Amino acid sequence: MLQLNYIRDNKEEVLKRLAIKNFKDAETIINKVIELDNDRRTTQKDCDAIKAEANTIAKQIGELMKAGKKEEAEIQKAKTADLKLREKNLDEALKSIEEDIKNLLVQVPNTPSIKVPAGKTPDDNEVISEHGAKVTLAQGAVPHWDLTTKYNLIDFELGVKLTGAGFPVYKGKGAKLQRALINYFLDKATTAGYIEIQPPIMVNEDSAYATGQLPDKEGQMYHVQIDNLYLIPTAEVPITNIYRDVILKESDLPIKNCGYTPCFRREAGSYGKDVRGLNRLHQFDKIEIVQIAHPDKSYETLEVMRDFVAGILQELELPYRVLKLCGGDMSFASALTYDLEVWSAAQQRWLEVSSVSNFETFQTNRLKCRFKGADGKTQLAHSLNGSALALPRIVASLLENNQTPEGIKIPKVLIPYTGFEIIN
RNA sequence: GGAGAAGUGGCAGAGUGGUCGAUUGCGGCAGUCUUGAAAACUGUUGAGGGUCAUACCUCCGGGGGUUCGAAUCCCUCCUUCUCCGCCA
Repeated sequence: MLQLNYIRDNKEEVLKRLAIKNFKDAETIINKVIELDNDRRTTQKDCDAIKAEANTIAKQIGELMKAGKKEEAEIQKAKTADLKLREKNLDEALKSIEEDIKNLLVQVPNTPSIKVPAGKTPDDNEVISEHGAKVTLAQGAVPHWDLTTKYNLIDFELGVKLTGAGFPVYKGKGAKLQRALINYFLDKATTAGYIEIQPPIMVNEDSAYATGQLPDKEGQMYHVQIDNLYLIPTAEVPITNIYRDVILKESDLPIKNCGYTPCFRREAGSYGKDVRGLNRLHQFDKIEIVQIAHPDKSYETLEVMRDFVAGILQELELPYRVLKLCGGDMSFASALTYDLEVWSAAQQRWLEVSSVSNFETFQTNRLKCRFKGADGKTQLAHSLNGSALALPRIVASLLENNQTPEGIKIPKVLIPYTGFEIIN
């Protein structure tokens, strides 16, 4: 959520930036918000004045009662009836205005950073760099959904029986590979200074709201209605919410957390090869990295996080590229996002395996995650996060790119974790 | 799940209807003293709205109510603790 004061002071700039995100109703909404905020201020002033008067009278009554002047107290009491009524009306008006403002504000996406290129579709994303040679596969190479069956690594049909489509069952070396990747990713992150967190994988409404899943993305989460809890779509939700309603010390920054969790997404998606096999699932595993950073350092931090993820892909010997997302392809809450994509040789396409974003104060404003600066002032921190990494597409590209007539070769760096060098 | 108790500022802990946004201690910060540090002493130390700045307003787990007036009384929800039951 954007900060109201920031919108007031920088209206033109905000509109200009929102245009880069192709946000249509920007001007109407922003104008309405400012208008409502003016209303709010005058209403609150009126309300405060009445409350001040009522407070004064109440104090007087107290003193009169103490002095034993009952009759005078009664006269004062009579004065308050009217005040109370006006106070109640203004209080209600104020609440309703505040709610209107909030309802509008949650519709407005984050303003993109000046570094974000204009554009509408993924085709407009900027390719920053490309690494590693695209593998040429031997004759007879197949996509991962055939490999997982051939080597009995993942049983998609069994998942359908147990739960439904999009809930695969990993078996044998397939299961071990999952566990190896999780441990490897967590080791990389903790070595890089991230503190490991094992959070709940269900969250309450407050948490889902604070990181922006609610109110508008409600349908994308699994909702346990009887207890009003949500299955997390990413570890970002519980981990970032650790810092909800927290005032940090400047010296606490940056906070670096990582965590492995299963992630749950209801999003139905389209059918066909885009969602086949591991490309899109309802339940998958992911290691997430989160940082709470000083506003002056957050963009520097974003680059470091991006390069950290790239380093993992490098170690896994996967060909990858780094994209800077254009305004149209960025998420609602992000100010700047880098995507990392891995080349899938058998599918002949790039697969998004990580998304690293700086949210600036967009999340922390809702979270009320602040820090006390050297000047003693409390201000919002910046939040960032990235996948490091999501397993399914990494598994897909590992299987596809490393397939040989003898079997699937495990990258060197993973062998200590898997305990085997080849899947055959 | 049943019975009882409790939730106050970074922490501990007073406050049971009137001048309480809240005594006090610890911690934090600043200063005095010291070559420096410790100790001691002095001052300072919650958040939000509002204002050029003051005033002023709101917040004592969350929400609602009683009252001229609520941290204090009532209702409700949440959480924690103790005991009982069940259980990985």
